[in-house]
Amino acid sequence: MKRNNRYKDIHNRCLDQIRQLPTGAELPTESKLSEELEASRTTIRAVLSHLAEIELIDWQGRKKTILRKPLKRDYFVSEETRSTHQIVEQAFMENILGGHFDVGVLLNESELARQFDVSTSAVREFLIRFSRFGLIEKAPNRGWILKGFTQKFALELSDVRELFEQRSVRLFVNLPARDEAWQALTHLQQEHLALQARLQQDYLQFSNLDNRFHKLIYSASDNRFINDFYDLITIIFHYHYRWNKKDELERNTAAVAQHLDIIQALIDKDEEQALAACKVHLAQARQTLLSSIDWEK
Amino acid sequence: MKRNNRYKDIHNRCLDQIRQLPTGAELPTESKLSEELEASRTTIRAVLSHLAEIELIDWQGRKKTILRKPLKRDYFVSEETRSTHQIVEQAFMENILGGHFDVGVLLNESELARQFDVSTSAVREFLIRFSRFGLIEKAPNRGWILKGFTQKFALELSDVRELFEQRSVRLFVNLPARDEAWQALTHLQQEHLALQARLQQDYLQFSNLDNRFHKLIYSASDNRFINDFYDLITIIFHYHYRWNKKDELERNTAAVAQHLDIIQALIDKDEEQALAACKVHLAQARQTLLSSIDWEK
DNA sequence: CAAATGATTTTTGTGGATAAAGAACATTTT
DNA sequence: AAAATGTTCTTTATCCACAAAAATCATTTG
Repeated sequence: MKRNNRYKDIHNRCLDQIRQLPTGAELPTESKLSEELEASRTTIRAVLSHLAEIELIDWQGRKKTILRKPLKRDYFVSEETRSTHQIVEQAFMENILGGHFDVGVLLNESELARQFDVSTSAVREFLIRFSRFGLIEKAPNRGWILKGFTQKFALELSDVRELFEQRSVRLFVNLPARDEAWQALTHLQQEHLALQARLQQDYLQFSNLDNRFHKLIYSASDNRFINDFYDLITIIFHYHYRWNKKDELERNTAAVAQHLDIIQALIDKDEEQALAACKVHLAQARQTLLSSIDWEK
Repeated sequence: MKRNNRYKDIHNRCLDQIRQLPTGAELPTESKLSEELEASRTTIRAVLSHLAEIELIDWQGRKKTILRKPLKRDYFVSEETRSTHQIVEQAFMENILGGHFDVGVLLNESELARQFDVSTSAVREFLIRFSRFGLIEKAPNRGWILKGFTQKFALELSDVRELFEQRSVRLFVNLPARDEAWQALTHLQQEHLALQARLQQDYLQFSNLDNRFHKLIYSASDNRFINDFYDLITIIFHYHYRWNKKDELERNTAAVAQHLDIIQALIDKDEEQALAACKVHLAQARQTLLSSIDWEK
């Protein structure tokens, strides 16, 4: 049956909102809450119902009065707020990128379902979704062939990435001056400079910045296929680098500098220079990815 | 429950094999049949069982003697050999590309399941698979938003196609002389010339040739993402042109000539010329796709 | 005794059931 | 009467059941 992870997630987010308000204050209308928390009124009402039950609020018709501050134990643990889909994704990615499966092996749904303790449908749907990343392939009536996170995969990924990113950079330079991307870019430049100053301590924050930077560049292409491809890169890097923390500080230091080069060239509207800087950065990224694979196997 | 479409398909294919043999001849071993027809021995045995039952063969242990020629009525109708997945795909594509849905509408699984007379799981799995084509997008807990086969979609598709195809052409020129792609290319050149001569009559055969031509070009990239993208193009064109037969002869005449230009340039190893010819061809393809959309709405 | 057949076990493809979540309709309140 | 709440109906997410198909194990045969 369906899990009530959504309810639990909204519940937690509702508690966050309540914490912002003083005791005795009133909560907005159901429709307002529904809009703010991005859930249906049905779910909101379920949450309010529960909040009244644990006597965190008093709920009489349209009067919802906060009785006390939310406590740590009023929250659901984050594990329970995730959908099965997310659970399977994480379990699978950790296995595949962690190298727990042999390349070329035939994965079967029932085995994975047992391993992850979910139904076969959940695994099946995940695998269908995941197959677009090119790491597995369906063998009808037999299962899924694991093509593996190999050197070839990394090369193919990098090739397309370079193609897309170069194109995006070229389009970015020619964006009209009033495009809001320029504002976003100067803002990112500030953030890069700020991070550069305190990189020794906060180098782990780079991955978030990195993601936003590339997403902005890609957005210049305004192309769903190109943007979707960046989602793939994001997920690969997200999970992959959980097992490859080697040289992270050095890598990030170099990357920040490279990003800044690209940003400066873009602001100068120097297409030649921007492409060159982009090339340098991507060559580095490719190298990092490749070496991390060799390091793994 | 699971349909036995596979059994029926293998059954038909088995009859095709038997037709090649004289009455009284013996069929190969189960394992041989299994290998030849690409099915498990279980399915082969089910087929043999049935063939014995309708007294088309005599089956005693490892002796399988053909008793008579297969008749038309021994075959299962092709409709029954298709999986639900294929049924849903066709039904859905005809609806979406035929413009039976409004752009921006929220598609719901249960409605589609009723409409196509299959289970919600079948629809759901299809939609997940299909979402990678960028025509629909999931709204969690709500359904699927139809982004539609719009002009923007056609432009985004064409842009990426040009990026990939240009790259493939560039790589093709530099393929080593001993690469078997060269042989395939000269063979395709012959086929193009042959078709050109009889295009007035056989212009419908072009689509198959077109597909093989581009697939060969793409193969030079040897990149799963690029090849996957061509699969998307193929499916879009396959279904889309079932509703746009306008000017097909003229279009195909032009395309054959353009293909021949590209092929010649490739054989001459003239990268410049090949890219130029490719550009012309793609510009034409883009135009055709765009005009067909305007024509539709 | 290796290869083929026979029998059994496991897995996939598909439909269906059900709680959670959303949407739509009905009623109340300001 | 517009907006909010209360109620009911529909759809989604998830699990499970079961026949078809594959995989595996056991037995026979040349």
